[in-house]
Amino acid sequence: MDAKKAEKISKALADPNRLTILKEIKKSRQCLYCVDLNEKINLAQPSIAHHLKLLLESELVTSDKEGRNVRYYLNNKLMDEYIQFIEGLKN
Amino acid sequence: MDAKKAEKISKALADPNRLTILKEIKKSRQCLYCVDLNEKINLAQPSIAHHLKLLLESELVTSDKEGRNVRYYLNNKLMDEYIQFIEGLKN
DNA sequence: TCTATTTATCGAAATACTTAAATAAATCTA
DNA sequence: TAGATTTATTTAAGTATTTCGATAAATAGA
Repeated sequence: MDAKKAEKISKALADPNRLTILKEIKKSRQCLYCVDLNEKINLAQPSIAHHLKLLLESELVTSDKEGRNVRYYLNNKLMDEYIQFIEGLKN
Repeated sequence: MDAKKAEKISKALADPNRLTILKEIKKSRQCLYCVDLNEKINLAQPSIAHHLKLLLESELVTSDKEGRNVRYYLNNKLMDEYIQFIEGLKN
């Protein structure tokens, strides 16, 4: 992973609501509908949609559509690559 | 590590110049003087001082003073803790 | 088709971050 | 001590991010 990508991922991780969203996706066992987040997170729906968009753009999260719902998944592989990047920063 | 701390570290990592500073500290074999960064990074001195301050506040970097110079070190232990946090986000 | 539900987008306000000029503070050296 | 060097702080401008109301788009179900 190059620095530009790591920067984007770091930016995606640099917000308390997005960290909460990631935790909720994990709690939901691999997937989650967007509408469920409205109950869990104290933000208006467009704000949640915005955060999900950033997470998708960072590729930390993937999604697929099921009718009018969207399911979200964690991208474990990318997280591992990010971890390798951080490892590479260490002495 | 709690989410608040991980958020702060992510924020510190979410900037190209700060990633470059971390890489330069690593390259310098465990320490680096601030003045060396002025040659490496295309930013004014107050901007570099600002970025170093954020890195210090995140605790990703530590420092000690040697006369009028400041030496910078990577905090490998904290990076490991951050890595553990990211691991914890995965399924 | 009509209505309700779910998600996305637009626009605007508030807040936060990045940058650098000016300058201050600390300390080294002549 | 005086001047030079290194780092920190203040202030302000420019840019980016976060948030939400309004509204649009997509689709499920009656």
